[in-house]
Amino acid sequence: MGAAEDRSAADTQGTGPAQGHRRRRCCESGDGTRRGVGAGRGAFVEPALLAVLARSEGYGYDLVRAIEEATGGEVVPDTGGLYRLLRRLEEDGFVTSQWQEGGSGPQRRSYCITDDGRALLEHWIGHLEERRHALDVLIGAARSASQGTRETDAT
Amino acid sequence: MGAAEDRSAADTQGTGPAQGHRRRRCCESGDGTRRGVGAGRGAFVEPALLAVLARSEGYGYDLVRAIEEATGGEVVPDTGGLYRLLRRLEEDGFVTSQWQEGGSGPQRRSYCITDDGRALLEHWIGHLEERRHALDVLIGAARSASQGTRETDAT
DNA sequence: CCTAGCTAGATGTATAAGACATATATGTGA
DNA sequence: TCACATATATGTCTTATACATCTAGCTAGG
Repeated sequence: MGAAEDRSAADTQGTGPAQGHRRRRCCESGDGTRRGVGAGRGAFVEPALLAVLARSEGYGYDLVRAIEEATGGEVVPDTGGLYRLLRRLEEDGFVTSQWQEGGSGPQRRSYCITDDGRALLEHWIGHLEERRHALDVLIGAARSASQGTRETDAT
Repeated sequence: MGAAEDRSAADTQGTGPAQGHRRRRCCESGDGTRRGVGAGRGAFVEPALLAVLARSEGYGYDLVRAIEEATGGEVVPDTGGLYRLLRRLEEDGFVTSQWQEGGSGPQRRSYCITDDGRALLEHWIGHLEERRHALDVLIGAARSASQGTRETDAT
């Protein structure tokens, strides 16, 4: 079968939009919520977690609040994801953990960053700065394209 | 079974790292390549594509190069992903397309942004700016945590 | 003529981060 | 007893992207 030939819609003319089911678009998903990485928050939680742990040790449930606070509400990790992340970081030697002694209520597992973890945080900072640069460039390109000329210049 | 009780490693003491297979960490995957959204490039291609199309229409294979150029090499889309994205954008009415007339070589499908597409680009710009702000806050938190105090302040 | 290689479009599959739902256990207060 | 908050944990889905591969049209070399 012809490659580039079996498209049901859009044959040789512009197609009708054929809307209907509302797919994710930019920051919103079909129902208005922001899901997964679609909102562009990819790889935010790990550095935020390391940053918080670099200041003081803590246990999972509380780290969520600490991260939210430290980032001014910009990073609000999912609890489930945070526990999985902590496990992974521990398996790889970036944090250590132990059950907290005594205290009332459910047991708490307290996490503490290692030297490797601090090194990883430094690595993350450099990476995040690169990302910000890429974002700046992209925003600049998008803004100039949006405000600027249409169709091959026309000032 | 007890929740919080069946962890094979890390029982009441800090665990041994137990390295071995090298998992993705920060910007790198096990083999050093940058895969998926792990590198933090989530939702970069769609706005870049819209920005390029806002300047002039074009066909898929060439849009890859246009995007790379417009973003100073910061966004280099995967061709497969780009074609899928173009299809989705067309289905939702943000771009239209038609086969280019004549010319030698394989047929080209030329894409053109719609008014809805331009509106979406504006939406994207606002969103990217929010993301940059979040990134700034996160970098600030990470930097101060990395350089600053360990364990509950100690100036 | 046949093959290799480039352009162009398209699909298959894997990976990774995160969102949402839910399960389990412990403690407190009505 | 029941509802509720804390605390850890797992299941499953969505999404964006990366990498591999396929088909097809054309061109240049042998």
